[in-house]
Amino acid sequence: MICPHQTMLTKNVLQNRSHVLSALERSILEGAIAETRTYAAGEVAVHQGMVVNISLLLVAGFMTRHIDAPDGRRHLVGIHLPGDFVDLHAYALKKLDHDVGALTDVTVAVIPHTALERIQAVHDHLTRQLWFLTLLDAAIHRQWIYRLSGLNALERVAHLLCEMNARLLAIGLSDGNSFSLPMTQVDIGEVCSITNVHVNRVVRQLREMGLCTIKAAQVEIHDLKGLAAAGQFDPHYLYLNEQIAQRVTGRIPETL
Amino acid sequence: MICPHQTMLTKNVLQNRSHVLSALERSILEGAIAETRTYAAGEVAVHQGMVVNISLLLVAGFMTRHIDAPDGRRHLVGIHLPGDFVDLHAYALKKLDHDVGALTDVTVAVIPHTALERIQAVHDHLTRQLWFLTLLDAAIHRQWIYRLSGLNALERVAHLLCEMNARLLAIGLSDGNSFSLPMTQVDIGEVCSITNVHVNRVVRQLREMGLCTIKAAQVEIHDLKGLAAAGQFDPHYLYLNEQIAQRVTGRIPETL
DNA sequence: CGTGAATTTGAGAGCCATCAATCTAAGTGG
DNA sequence: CCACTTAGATTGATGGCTCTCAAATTCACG
Repeated sequence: MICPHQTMLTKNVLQNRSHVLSALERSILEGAIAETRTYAAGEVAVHQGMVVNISLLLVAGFMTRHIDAPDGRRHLVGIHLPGDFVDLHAYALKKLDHDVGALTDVTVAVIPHTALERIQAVHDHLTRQLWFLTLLDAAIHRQWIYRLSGLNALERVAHLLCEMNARLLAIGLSDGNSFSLPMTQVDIGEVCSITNVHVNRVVRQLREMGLCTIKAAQVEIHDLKGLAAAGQFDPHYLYLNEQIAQRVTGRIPETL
Repeated sequence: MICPHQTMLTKNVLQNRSHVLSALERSILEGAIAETRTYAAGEVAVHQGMVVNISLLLVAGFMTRHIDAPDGRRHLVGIHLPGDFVDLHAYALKKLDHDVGALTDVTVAVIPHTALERIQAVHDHLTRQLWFLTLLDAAIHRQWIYRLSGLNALERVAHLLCEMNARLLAIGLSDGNSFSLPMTQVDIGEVCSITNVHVNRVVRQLREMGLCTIKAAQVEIHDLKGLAAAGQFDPHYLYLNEQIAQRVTGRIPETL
């Protein structure tokens, strides 16, 4: 039942969150995978408005959710990391209100909605965890609204970096202070709604403040507590387990 | 089984949406209602961070979801109208990342999570529709991100007014061109992330452009097509049925 | 008719956008 | 192996949208 090759595909789902999947549930989920696919950086995997009957689980790489404006500018409404169930919401929505694209080269696992229906019919708890995952995305959306609504350019970038650090730490892709972030300054601007020119000035400011440096898609946080304060970052909306939540605000020494 | 007094409580749920509830499903939902409550305008019904085991279905009045900033300013991340399942997401989240408050005096129906568990165990389709409702909120969140990210002050307010018109029309609280909107200019500013002073200037501009007038919490749209264009409003994210969707962009004469 | 909330109007300032140019790094092809 | 190409990063100058501060006015309501 459990294909060895697939065993690792779901390892990051709900990793280090206050909600967890049992080994059995994880294997059920893996059993629902029909195939894996790859997309090259820049490709659009799911187009807005198209009816779909599959959902994608991101295995490797970064993906975006974005809305294109009439003037051609792109606005990111979400970023997805390995372990994220990128468009699980398509299970109930059937057609999406936005595009899903590959930020880097990515590998995704394809899960047909028919398989999700079978899960839903039998596994109530697992279904509720899947539902939770879609609501976690919504919670992140709300924080992004707050980021745009309540923070200035410097604060927005600081907040984004803290969120990325937290989510990447949860899946083992950050050591708590440094991580690889495959986003250009244009990308960061499309998340924070500031021009790439101003992103550049803000990044320099963060560096001059001794908070962090970004060099060649590598983020080094020098003052985690200071960066979290600058971005007014409180990770409660990520529903992380307590230990991780404490670490990403610098409230606990990383050496603990 | 179906209490006559409760029969009307769910009438607006998924009203005029492309997803619908059968009469049976509606009665099942009504059977899950434990009680009704009222809150006065300004009261906070659900506090951020508190563990809850009930969800609220808004029957009458307007509610908000909001995040309070450290500086005391409030930022709305959602508005709810009669028929909205205000905090259904609490069923899977258990504690919310934001507050839920009463914008006006409101009446809500209380549905215990134990009742939702029973529904989930038996009624797959209804459960999927409930799941859909939470995803509809997320879709609206994304559009709010876009509103803040891609639109200027005038466009944001125009977009908000179009959304309110559309959602109110769907539940019979707008005739397509005029509706009651119990929001102050401060409230509108908290949604659109502009100061109440600037909201005022924008409202005047919209009036002078012949698009709409707002007087005593009553919105009169004079040029629906123009207002939708000004706000770059496309209602696809509301998942309305086709007829309603066409009407709220002025693409079909209201007299049809 | 008084009182506080909500709306309205004005003046000045600031954050960030826009426009433009330069620089760096990495990949490509001859 | 180097000229060429291109995406991304960087820096400067200017302007505009919106904020802030302040005051006046209207409105709702007891």
